[in-house]
Amino acid sequence: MLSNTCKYGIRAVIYLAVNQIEGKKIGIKKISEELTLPAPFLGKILQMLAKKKMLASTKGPNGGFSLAKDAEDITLFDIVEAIDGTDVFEQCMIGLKICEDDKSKEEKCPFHEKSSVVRTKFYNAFKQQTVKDFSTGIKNADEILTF
Amino acid sequence: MLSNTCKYGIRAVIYLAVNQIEGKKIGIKKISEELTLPAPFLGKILQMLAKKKMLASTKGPNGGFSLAKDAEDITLFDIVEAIDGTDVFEQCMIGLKICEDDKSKEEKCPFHEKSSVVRTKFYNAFKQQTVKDFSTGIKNADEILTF
DNA sequence: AAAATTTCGTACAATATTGTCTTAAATATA
DNA sequence: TATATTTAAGACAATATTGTACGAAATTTT
Ligand code: FES
Ligand code: FES
Repeated sequence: MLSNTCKYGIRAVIYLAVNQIEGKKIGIKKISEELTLPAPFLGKILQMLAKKKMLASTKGPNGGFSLAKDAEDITLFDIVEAIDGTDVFEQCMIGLKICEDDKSKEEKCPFHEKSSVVRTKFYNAFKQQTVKDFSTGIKNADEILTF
Repeated sequence: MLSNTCKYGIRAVIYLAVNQIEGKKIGIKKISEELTLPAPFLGKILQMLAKKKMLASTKGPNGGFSLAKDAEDITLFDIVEAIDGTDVFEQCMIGLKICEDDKSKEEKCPFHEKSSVVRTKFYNAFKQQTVKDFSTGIKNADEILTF
């Protein structure tokens, strides 16, 4: 479904939203320990997101990462788009030829209608769910975010 | 979403259903040429499906593969299960900790309800769609199955 | 029975994904 | 200014996925 890289990114961004303190940054080491995932790899992922202006980073002591915008303005879709791209929302789920909704019905496969309904719901779920939904909804973040 | 291996498998099984002739087999070479995918790799995939009794195979001249049961008794789910396994239908879409529906609501994440609705629809779509639906619904199989 | 065809099974190879390491750059503190 | 800390960047390494090659086994045709 989503790559591990992307899942790590999602967990990290949620972690930042849940634990953010106005004006402070959180370091890679801290995040990677809490989420029990490899620090250097996490670094790369967060760098990606920083480049896309979803996160802000500062170097040096007390440096680290923080959300670059309001948690309510970051959706799951945004994170997936930044890391895995949008293929998962667009491509044919079963790998058949062109799977586009704007084709005449004759050209579509028998699975097409059901398939596109599911894919739309999938897309909407990711587009609607903001990071803020997690930070307000999660009490025991550790239980949910860690492994 | 699904592995390439699995998508190849789905296309091949649909191809077999569309082109099957009572009592005849279709060879790997023929299938791989029509679907423009690597013959040796396709062989492996079809062997997997043969082992799971979804396909029947015979060696020698005029040998090849055929469906081992009625097309209406093979669902997309069955093919995915045989090749990729059922993780895609069961695991948390965003990689959070245990994502099981039978937990008390307090333990679930804020995305859980939406997520499991989508996943159920995804599951149902694959579980309901049979290979026969494709063989009856596809007129121009080449256009849809090939690249 | 011999030869030809085609799957089966395993081992091998290429590529993509995932993960690690090292050095440089930036920032804070002493 | 010097030192410690921490991200940035890119090279490197391990693993998983995808793809190939080849000999063996089975079946048909000659
Ligand atoms: S071509 Fe993708 S579902 Fe029809
Ligand atoms: S834990 Fe998977 S959606 Fe809630």
